[in-house]
Amino acid sequence: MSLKHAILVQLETEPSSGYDLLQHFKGGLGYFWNAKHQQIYQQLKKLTEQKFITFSLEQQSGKPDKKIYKITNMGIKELKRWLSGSVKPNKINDALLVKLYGGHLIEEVNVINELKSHQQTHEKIYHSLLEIEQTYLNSSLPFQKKFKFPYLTLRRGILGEQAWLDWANEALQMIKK
Amino acid sequence: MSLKHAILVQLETEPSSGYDLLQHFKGGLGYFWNAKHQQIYQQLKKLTEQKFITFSLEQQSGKPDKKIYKITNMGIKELKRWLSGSVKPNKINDALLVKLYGGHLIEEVNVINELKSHQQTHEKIYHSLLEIEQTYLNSSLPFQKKFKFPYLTLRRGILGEQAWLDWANEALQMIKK
DNA sequence: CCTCCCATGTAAGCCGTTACATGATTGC
DNA sequence: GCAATCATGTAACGGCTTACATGGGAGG
Repeated sequence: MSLKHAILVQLETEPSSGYDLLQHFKGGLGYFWNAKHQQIYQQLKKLTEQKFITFSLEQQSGKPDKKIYKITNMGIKELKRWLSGSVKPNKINDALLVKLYGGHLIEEVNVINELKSHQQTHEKIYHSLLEIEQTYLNSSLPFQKKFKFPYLTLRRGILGEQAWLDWANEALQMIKK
Repeated sequence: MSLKHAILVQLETEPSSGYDLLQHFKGGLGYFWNAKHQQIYQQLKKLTEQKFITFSLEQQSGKPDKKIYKITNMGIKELKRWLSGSVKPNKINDALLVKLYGGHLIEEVNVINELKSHQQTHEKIYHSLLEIEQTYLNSSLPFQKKFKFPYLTLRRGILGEQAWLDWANEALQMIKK
């Protein structure tokens, strides 16, 4: 599984709390890995037990304490080991397409509305990714070089969302006529 | 979850054995839902307990007996109920992108090879989807009308794979320079 | 007052993967 | 002989979701 390694990759970039990680998963990391807070905290616990990460407590005024996790040497070793292996191509399990596949069984309006609703979500994601890209493209060359690989994953997100939206338009037209 | 409903959708089209379903999941259904035989047989068991499907035994010479499952009225009712609801947008968990994100930690050749290996897989899928599309486009109009919705899911597969391949080319060029 | 944000966790249960198991036929 | 295809299943384990739980501060 890769949640472990997604966390390690992020902690290698910068030490973070569980909550910080959650924000990353909601934002930038989110277009290639998703996780809820319950799962993140559990994995942090396990990774700590395995000595791949350690944490220090940070007191805050008016807010709960934070556990700041950082990756250990063992963690970096484990991460590099995993990165050097190969992963299987992603499998797709898309409930919306299951629904579409059986679209003839329900009323067309129903299908169209569901498609449109998903379209809105994807459009929002698409635009937010484009914004992140703009920030990157306006940044200094050293910064761009440093975040070359994360940028590639951003591009994947952008091209993927673009394709989704193209498809949705095509699909809506085909259903209507 | 949707494996249940993916099975129901397929059984609504035609009665099938667990093995037949597995072939569908490896083929056409596979670009939007994946499942292994162990999971399929377990779900068939559960769906039978819930009376959404029933089966009859078919004896075969020289081969093990087949259980031919078909959907019940209750199953159709349940399927329609599910189809009429809404599903959440798909979450993406892509291990390859996690690896890319941490690409700076390992040797570039390593990353390039992994990308190229995935590229080959995606190219094969892409071409097989295009072939299926050709068969559809050469079929009779009544056939095309009947399988309008499955065709839309096929288009999703095609546009998705196209976008993946476009991205991979872009990524490989960017890494090399 | 109510909701959202910050910040962390436990527990139950389902979903999905990996491993184990059987057995005949077809093709190289 | 060996691998692949047909055909079905059980068991153990890990991943992920849903529900439950706490508690202060900020803003409308």
